[in-house]
Amino acid sequence: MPTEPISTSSLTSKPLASESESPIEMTAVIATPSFSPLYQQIKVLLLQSLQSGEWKSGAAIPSEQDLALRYKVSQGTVRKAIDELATENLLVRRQGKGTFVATHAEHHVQYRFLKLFPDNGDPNSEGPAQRRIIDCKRSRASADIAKKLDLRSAEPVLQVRRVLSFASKPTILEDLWLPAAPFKGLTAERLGNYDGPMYALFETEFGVRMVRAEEKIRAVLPDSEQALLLGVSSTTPLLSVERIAYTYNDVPMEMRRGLYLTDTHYYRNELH
Amino acid sequence: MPTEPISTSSLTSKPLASESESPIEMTAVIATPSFSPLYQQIKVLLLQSLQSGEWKSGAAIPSEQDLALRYKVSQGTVRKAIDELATENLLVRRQGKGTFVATHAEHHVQYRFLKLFPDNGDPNSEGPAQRRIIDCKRSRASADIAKKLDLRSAEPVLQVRRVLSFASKPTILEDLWLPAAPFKGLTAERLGNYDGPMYALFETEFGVRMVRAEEKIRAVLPDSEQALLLGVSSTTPLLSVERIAYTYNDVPMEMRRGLYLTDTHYYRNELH
DNA sequence: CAGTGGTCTAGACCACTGG
DNA sequence: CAGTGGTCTAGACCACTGC
Repeated sequence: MPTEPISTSSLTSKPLASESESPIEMTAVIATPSFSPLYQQIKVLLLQSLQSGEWKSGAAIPSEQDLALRYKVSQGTVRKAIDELATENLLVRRQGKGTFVATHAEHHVQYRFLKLFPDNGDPNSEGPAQRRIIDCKRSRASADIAKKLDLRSAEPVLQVRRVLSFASKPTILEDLWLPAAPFKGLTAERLGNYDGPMYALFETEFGVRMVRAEEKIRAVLPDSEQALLLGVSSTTPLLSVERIAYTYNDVPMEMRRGLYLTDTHYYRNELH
Repeated sequence: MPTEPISTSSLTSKPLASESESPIEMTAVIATPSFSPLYQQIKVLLLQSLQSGEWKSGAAIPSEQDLALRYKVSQGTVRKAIDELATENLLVRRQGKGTFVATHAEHHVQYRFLKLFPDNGDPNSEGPAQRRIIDCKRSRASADIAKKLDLRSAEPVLQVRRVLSFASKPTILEDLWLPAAPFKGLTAERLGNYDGPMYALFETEFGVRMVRAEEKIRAVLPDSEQALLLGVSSTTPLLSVERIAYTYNDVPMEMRRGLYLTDTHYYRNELH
């Protein structure tokens, strides 16, 4: 019984024909996938349940046994699907307790996507960052922003500017662009009042889970306004960190440009 | 038969007592591991074979069946050990062919650890980098270098300076520090004559495999000598990329400081 | 104690590679 | 074709959590 279509005993999802749909691979060009292992199909189904909101951020998903019964496969197959979602940080396994939907809240190392650390090793010595919202306004997407957010030009977007300080010293100036539709109702007040990572607010208030991001990093000089906000001169080199953050299915949901002051902090990266 | 010591049927490695040795975890403080799964112990044995040179760079290691027989465990257990080494990029699986020792040579995307890409998407459009060795000399480790390379102060080190150009434009200035002992015999000539990634030369000529690295990134201004070598003014902001590269067992084997020109290139990073 | 994820096994079969 | 890694199953037992 090699890779038979799954009779999805729930919801309305069409059974994935075994020799058809894409197994999400990056081999590109010519070669047809032509074969999708069962656990990959299960992975797609789990992804759908995550995306549809069937399972909330931070909540437990059904046990491996339950899922195995639901999809009519062995526990080992469900396990392999969950394993991959766990290494992608979409799910979190906790032995003895269950498997949970990953979240940007509660994440004791808050700011999961922020790679800036103080020179004196300990990220906690400075305490939490002080956040100051400079601006939050509606505008229309420039050609550049539209392209990066998969929008049409001039579509409405929300634009946020804020400064993060560590030990009372302004260190990061961020400009954000968000598609207006999913974030309807976001204001400077709600941003200012919320105590926690911005991505956690996005999850709980707007149901948008940031799952993955890409950053392009350059060395730049600030313009006079940026220099003022960071309290540095216009000749101080800064790290420009341009991030595009994605939800499920690689849908871009945020474009963010950060200017990092790196005299007492550094951007950390690990290579394998 | 829960996690019984392995009667290592080869070499001289002592059998790892089941309730003793560290499973290489980062939980730190207080908590004793107290339990090491079989596949983790297999992983350690595989690591030893890699480190000892029993399996050469780029060569195939024994089949999963063979390893299962050698260690007297099931194929699935060997599989899980290899899986982890593969995700850490120490091994490369190739269906139908075997499992191979990862190498910096042949890696069609040469420069595995270089995250700098041209703005116009395609990394191949510029062709291979032009390399120019500026200097290669023996010296003694400063306190800073010694600390980063786990050496004693003033221990002999090799120091290399080179410039990488893309499309004939100088783009990267690198300073390297290597512990002298493992790299005895390295000269500017050998570096200049070698056609391929430097880490590939380290593998084939000195048996040193770089397995992992950490980078600290900052925005800086070049001093006059650096500016000259890159052909820019002293007010051009540059990316400072300080890398420490490690072999097996987290032994540091290289400290490298790169200055990247980021007007037509960017440093790319992926977040999960 | 029951329920969860984690480990280990044994065996069958599939997909891919190369001679 | 034989040999390799890849998938899938079924079952047993272990480690951890919380009641």
